[in-house]
Amino acid sequence: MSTKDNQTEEKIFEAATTVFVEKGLDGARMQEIADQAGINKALLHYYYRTKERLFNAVFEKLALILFKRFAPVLDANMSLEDKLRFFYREHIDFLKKNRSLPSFILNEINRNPERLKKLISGYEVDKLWRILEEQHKEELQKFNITYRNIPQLMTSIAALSVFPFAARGIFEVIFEKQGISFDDYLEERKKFAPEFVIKAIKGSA
Amino acid sequence: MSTKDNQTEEKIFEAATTVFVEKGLDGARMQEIADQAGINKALLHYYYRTKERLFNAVFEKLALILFKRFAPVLDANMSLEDKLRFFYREHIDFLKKNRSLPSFILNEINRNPERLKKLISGYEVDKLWRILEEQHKEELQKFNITYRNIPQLMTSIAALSVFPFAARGIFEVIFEKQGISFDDYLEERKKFAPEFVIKAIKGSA
DNA sequence: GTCTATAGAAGGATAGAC
DNA sequence: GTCTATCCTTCTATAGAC
Repeated sequence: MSTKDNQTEEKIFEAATTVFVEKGLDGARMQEIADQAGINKALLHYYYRTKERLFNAVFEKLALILFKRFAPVLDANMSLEDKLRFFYREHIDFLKKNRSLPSFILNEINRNPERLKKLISGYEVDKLWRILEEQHKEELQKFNITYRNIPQLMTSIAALSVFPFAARGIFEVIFEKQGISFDDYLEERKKFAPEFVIKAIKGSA
Repeated sequence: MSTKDNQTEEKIFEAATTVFVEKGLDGARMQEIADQAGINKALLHYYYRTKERLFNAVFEKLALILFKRFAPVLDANMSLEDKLRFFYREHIDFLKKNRSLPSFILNEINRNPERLKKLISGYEVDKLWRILEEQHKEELQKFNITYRNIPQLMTSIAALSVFPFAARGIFEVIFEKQGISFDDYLEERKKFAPEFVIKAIKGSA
């Protein structure tokens, strides 16, 4: 492939990312992607053949970026509490820069769960479970977190950072009516969320 | 209006609800709605003129149902703790029967926040804030919940019940891989979520 | 590799008969 | 009120020149 190929293909991919994230698969138009990329509609098909293929490329890239953001913090050499503080700081920072990403990914998966199945077919999904369990066995035991309700804990942790973005449209409108800035809310959330979880866990002791 | 009018209009509305919730505004087809209602495409336009109007009718009805489910519990004459237990039990039960509702509402609002603005223009959104604040002043003070971080608390409470449904596609797939039943998870959540919040709040004391 | 032009299908909306 | 038939626009996709 020549350099020029890559440049065009990348321009298309970036434009497609923008439009798909904003409008969704069904709402996106190939014409709009072409305009955004500054090229012709026919070129989209030259590089990606169909809308579906172009979408899949974008979706898979973004979904992996989003999911992989959950993992690394779990491997770090920290106490459970510090991991939580670190996680929310990093994760909310990342999502602040990609505000529409959660809503896009969640929605497209809900609409077609097969996409996710294909994506994670090679992965060991329970890796996060087991890392949490193995690295923090004593802490979790102390707090009466059993293996059985690790799913409850994990989904709660995720909920506290992802939900504000998934429900961004609602929160922004309601906050605005109250004179609250969504960005200030997010900044505070980096501190509030980990302390909330830590207190909830410690309260189990 | 004759009885027959209402019957047809209602059949259309119900079919539209099913299809719009499942496919979204952009993904829904008037033909599919007509088929689902067992009538002709032209009749849709006879009753609702355009796809947009039909969608608006469905969206507004469902959004109000969803939002109003948050309010009544706040008025009840209970301690904050019992309200939380009551809320999660009722709310998760309701969402279990309407699993795709959160994803649908959140997504359509994110895609077009004007819908929400129109919907709540007559409402005092901060009513929930103030009820919480006034009815539980002492409890909240005791737990160091200031007026400033009531938004943090409210959004966290909502996140714990709504997020599992907003991310249902992901959770169902991952749980299945782990041999966990999503329905069992939801049943447990009715207990886990309120205790989680209560412990988090009490830990602030 | 990139463009213009256009095919071909689908979908929203309407006209008009009953 | 309900149906059939059809219009018209929009959209994906391709053909073919450069």
